[in-house]
Amino acid sequence: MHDIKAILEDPEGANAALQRRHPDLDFSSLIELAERRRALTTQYSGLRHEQKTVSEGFASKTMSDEDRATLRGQLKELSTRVKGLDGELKALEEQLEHAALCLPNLPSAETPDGASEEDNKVVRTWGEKPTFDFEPSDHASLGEDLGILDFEAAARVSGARFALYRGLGARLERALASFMLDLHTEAHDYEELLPPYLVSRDAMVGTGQLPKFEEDAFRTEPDDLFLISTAEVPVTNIHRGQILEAGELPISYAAYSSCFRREAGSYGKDTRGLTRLHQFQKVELVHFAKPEESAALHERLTGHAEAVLQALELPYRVVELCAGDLGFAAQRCYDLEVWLPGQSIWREISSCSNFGPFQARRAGIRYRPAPGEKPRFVHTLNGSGLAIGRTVMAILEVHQLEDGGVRIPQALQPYMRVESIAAS
RNA sequence: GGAGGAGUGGCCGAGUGGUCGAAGGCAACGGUCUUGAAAACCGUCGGACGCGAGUCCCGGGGGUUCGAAUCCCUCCUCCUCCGCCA
Repeated sequence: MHDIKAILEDPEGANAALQRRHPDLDFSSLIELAERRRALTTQYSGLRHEQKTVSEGFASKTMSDEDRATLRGQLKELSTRVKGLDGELKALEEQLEHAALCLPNLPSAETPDGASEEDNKVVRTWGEKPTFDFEPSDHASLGEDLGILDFEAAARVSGARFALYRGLGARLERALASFMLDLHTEAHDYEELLPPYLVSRDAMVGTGQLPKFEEDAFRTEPDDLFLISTAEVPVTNIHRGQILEAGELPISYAAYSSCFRREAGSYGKDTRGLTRLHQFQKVELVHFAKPEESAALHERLTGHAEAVLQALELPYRVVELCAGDLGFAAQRCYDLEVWLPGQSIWREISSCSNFGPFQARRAGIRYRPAPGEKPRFVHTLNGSGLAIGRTVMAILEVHQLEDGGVRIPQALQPYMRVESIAAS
């Protein structure tokens, strides 16, 4: 959510920033609502004051029954007016809040201009694209041939866009989760969490999935709970409504979870293999930071995700998203794209975002800079460290062998307890 | 799911219709004293909105009333007992 006060102070600047993301958006209706609210609030507060003052007289003074009746009549009328105004004010506030919750975050000054994916900037590349003496296969064929991925069975059970892992495939997912969590908790100093996968509507609003993107989420009936699309949702909401101590920041959590996405509107897109599923597993990294440290932390966070790819010997590039391609809540974002030789494409495997105070304002997460000082909103950041299904894809495609087997990278061998997945 | 009890400021806890944003204690912060510290004493000490007078917030929402932390309804959370269950 936005700082309405700041927008009222500099509407042109705010509009310009918003339009870097999308030329059709602006704050004009928000500003109008905010100004009407200000006027109404002033009126309401004056009227309430009058009501309180007169009411005090009614309570304490001794007076004749006649005077009392008159005063009561007066108060009754005041009360009616207060209630009327209160109703108006509440309706207006609801409108204002809804409008505010539906506007995306402003891109940070560092975020490059651009309208779409085409305009993203490649920041750096790591590793060499592998070369093969044979025609490399894609992960779906490799996985099915090795008997470790079974999409047919998954479709029988759940329909399209689900995967069933078998044998060493199932172990590979588990090994990757353990490897990533160990790396982040031991080398990068994260606290490991295992969050709930079902969350309240309020939690979804807090991180920005709602109210605008309800059709993207799986929702349970009749309890109105939502299946998480990422562990970011439960983990960020851990501190909702709290005022944290400056000394405890930054707080860093690493959480493994399944992630559930309806993928509405992506019919016919990425239908093969593990690329785009209704359920996948991910290790997510989440930070709560002071505003002045968030930019540097964003770089470190990205490095933590990169460390996983490097340890797994997977070539990748870091792409900075342009303003037009940013996610709803992000002000700045690096995507990590892994090279998939079986498909000859770069594929997003991690997205590392700085949300600034956007989510914190929605979820009411603040910190006190020093004892006695006013609370300020924290900055929240998160990044995938990594998406596990897509990591499986990359391992299969990058480390495939001529005979159809797959080499397990050194760092993962203690977890897999085999050096390769052999072709049968 | 059924029956009962409870939700007040960072924490504990008073307050059961009017002057209560809320006693008291603890913690915290500033100061006096001290070589320093402790103790003692003095002061400050929730958040939001408004230029300000002032207004709003006592788990959330709604209602009764001239007036609600206090009464009613509803939802949520926690505790106890029963049921069910990994």
